[in-house]
Amino acid sequence: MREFMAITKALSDPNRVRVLLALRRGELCVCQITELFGLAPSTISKHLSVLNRAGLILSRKSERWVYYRLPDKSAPVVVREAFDWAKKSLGKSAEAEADAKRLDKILKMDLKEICRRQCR
Amino acid sequence: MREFMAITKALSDPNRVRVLLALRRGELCVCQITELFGLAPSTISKHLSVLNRAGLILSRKSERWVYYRLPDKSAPVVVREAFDWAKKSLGKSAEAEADAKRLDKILKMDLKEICRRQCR
DNA sequence: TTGTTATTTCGTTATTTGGCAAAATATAAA
DNA sequence: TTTATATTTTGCCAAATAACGAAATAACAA
Repeated sequence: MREFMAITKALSDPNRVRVLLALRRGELCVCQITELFGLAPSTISKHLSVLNRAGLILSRKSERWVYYRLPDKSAPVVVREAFDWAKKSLGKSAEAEADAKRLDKILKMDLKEICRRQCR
Repeated sequence: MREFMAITKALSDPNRVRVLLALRRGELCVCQITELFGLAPSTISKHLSVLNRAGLILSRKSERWVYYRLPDKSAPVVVREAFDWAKKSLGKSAEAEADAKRLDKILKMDLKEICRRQCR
């Protein structure tokens, strides 16, 4: 019950759901996600920690960036099925499509360039 | 997106999830659900309206009682899959089993008897 | 070392939410 | 009709939450 509730609470915020859908494209660092959503880095960090505690995303530290990604097939069934549900329900939603377009542009930008803009 | 978020928000409270699991047994009236959870009738009513607005439960009025039930196969896919996920994840959880036991007893009681106890 | 930069944590504020009791509504019984 | 009863709505309070900016932390660069 506890694990399930951690997942439903994580999914109960639209920005967190958008993060999950964006990560289908592949891992992203915090500043890329921050750029995508236009929220404060601290706000994004908090959302990521909620998703992480629920087991919905994993993190990896490389150089001075932290990358978040979706878990693989070895994730618990309850997590995998939450994804299947969310992807099937929202994969082609207007919000997901719009985010995907903006993400396209972000992925073409230089990582350092993105971060510099935020850390002024 | 709006429909999906209404569902995840509805599922983000453990008492509302417990209501859904309890309704697998069949339709229940508000006072039976109130008895099962030991919360104020107004609180239960609020939870039921959240679930109802999300499309996760349906209601029927008969005599002076309002009965709530799970939707049938004709429900939207997003709703049906939310159920499949929740049932598979929690159907045999300790909480669901405990509720089921208490529900057994409640179903053997007289409906009027249950309501009278609450409306004193 | 010292400074730079990416991320997280902390403190604050505004909003939302879950709970209750009391009032309002709706239906059945007398 | 009047009274009783089942449910919902309203008003209130306390706790949780989403957002921000500032401070702290961690890692690299000079």
